[in-house]
Amino acid sequence: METTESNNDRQIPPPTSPEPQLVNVNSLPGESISQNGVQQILLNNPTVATSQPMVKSDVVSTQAQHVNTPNEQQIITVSDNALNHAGPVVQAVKRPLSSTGIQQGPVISKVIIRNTNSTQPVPPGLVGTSTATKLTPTLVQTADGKQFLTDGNGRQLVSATGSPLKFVTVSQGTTGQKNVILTTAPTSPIKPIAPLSKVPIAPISPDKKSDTPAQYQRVSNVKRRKIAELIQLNSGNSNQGKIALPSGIVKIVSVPSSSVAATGGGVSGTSVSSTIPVHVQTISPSKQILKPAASTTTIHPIQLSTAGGKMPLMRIVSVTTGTTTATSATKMVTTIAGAKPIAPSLSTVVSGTTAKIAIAPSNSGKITTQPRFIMPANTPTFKIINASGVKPLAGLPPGTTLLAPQGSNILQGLTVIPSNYVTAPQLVTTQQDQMPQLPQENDTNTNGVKAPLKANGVLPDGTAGRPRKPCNCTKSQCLKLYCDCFANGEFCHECNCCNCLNNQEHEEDRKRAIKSCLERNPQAFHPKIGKGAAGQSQRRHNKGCNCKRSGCLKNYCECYEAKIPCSSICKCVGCKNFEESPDRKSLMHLADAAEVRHQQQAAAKDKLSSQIQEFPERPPEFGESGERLPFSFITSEVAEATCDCMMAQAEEAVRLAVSPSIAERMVLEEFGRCLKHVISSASRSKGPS
DNA sequence: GAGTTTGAAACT
DNA sequence: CAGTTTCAAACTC
Repeated sequence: METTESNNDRQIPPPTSPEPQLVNVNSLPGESISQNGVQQILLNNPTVATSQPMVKSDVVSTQAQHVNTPNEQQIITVSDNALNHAGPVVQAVKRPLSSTGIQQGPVISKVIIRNTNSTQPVPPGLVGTSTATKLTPTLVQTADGKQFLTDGNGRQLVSATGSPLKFVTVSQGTTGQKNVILTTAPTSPIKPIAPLSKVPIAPISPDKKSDTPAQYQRVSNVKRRKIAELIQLNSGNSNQGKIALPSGIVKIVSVPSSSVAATGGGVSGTSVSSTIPVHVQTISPSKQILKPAASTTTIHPIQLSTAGGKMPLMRIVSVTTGTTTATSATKMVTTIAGAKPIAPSLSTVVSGTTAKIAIAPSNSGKITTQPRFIMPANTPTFKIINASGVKPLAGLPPGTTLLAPQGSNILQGLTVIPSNYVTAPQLVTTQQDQMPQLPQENDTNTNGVKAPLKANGVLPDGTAGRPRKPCNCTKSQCLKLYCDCFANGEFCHECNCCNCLNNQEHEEDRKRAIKSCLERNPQAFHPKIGKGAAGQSQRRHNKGCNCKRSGCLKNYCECYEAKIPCSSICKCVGCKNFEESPDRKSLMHLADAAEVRHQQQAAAKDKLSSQIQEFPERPPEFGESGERLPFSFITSEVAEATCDCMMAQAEEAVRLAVSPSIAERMVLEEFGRCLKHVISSASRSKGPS
């Protein structure tokens, strides 16, 4: 998309002061994992005084992720600014992997940073508990200043190789305030369980259940043993290989002064002074758009198209910018009517000076990647604007993390991603960002310049309507009435046009073009189809057509296209588009039939897609009481071992030259035995750890 | 998908 | 206002 590219190309000037540059959230959905295997989450809280107990924003609970590829390490890096400003930093929990790819050593499922210098207790509810929690690594500082990581019970943690966990220092800000970076291991793509092919099994009569000779059954005993070993290895008993589900993260970001940290590409930050309270909430794909009951808040759903397609969806809620005080922002976060309640431990974050950003997991059992603060890079239909709506903060490059100037109330901690990661429904701008209303039938607006209200296909309420056909303009720059988008008072949006200027980035050109059109024809932007003369209920083309060759029975004719008969205003030649015309009747009949067909197909498609959405992506691996369900033991390794057993039986059948039906039975019975093995081994492994 | 036809819009 | 050119959509192959 042209406009996106131009946004992405735009460079942000370097910062004017040596403000602390923060590590940014640099991973795009579905990309970071494959690129560097590390997902980073920014946690910056330099404003907390040393002696103060930590507030919620100082604490991040995270969960180690299952790492299932060889050579991949899990690294948890915590820079604990709040411990003291000297900044002890705990780094690295490196856990080598076994040859099976299953983790050895403890599963770090929670990290708690505590201010051990403080005499005040850590406020309750700082860290959300998780059923997957097996260990609570805690940074402990002794009286002589040494720090080490404990398991929460006073025992020092060491790496799997026995070496103590290392401490590293972290860069410090210029004002004695420090950035805190929390880096968690990626949410590794969970290997899907290899689906077991459905094997049609012929019914076996009770008396013939096991007519395969016993010696055949023992053929694969050795191989089957491997299944049990795999299940034991992968069971909850050893706590290894457990896939920790990510939880929501709550944070407040504040920095001493305005700065924007950008991701790679050498793009530097710039000063940002803006006021945009934003509520970010993860939603599940099939959820309806939430509408606040009595609020001017606009809620915009965003769908992130990712490689894996499993990224939790984020909803960004922007608020009418006229009420962007800290108080209203707080209210905004807490009063979204109908929004899913946020878990208590992850509830609204309040910090004296910053915007309120809350994030809640849509369904902790289903999220497979870490919730992120994400918003699209500027698009023609969505911009980051300041409170007055006057100065758009355009051109933030993808990967930019927005940070707040101290004392301001600002959108922050959101990562800008390329708009091509955001699929329909698109976002719309807030009210101040929208252009004036198009002239209506009796519009007496005299400012002379009318402009579009919305983007092509986006309804005024921000929801996505049926999009207009994308235009294909090549020479008009979409600033002439040839362009349907422009003629209808819309911005081009996902069109195929070249050199398009019909967007917010070319406001001036657009205004000039609109003015020029209105000079030629003051009615230029009035609807072409209006009501008929008094007493007539039918619609009518306001200008009439001028068709010469089409008989007004093709879509070249504007009257016919609008499904209305030509009128006395028309200057057409050889018109057949009148009420009684048999040609028109037959064509309209065909058109109606086609329309019905189209609607039926669309309805069927909608139904199918909604059914697909309702289908669970992946059943939960754990039961309600936290026990591991049997099927979760069927890992790819187990499936492979099962196949080995079946193959061995097949080979044995060939060696013995049995009939095909016996051979088939031998293999299928082997499968049954393997399955029993899985179930029994799993049940033995499900005991408390 | 390329080429043609068509009529509205833009221009002279 | 009429004639011509430009343009993008509709249409055909």
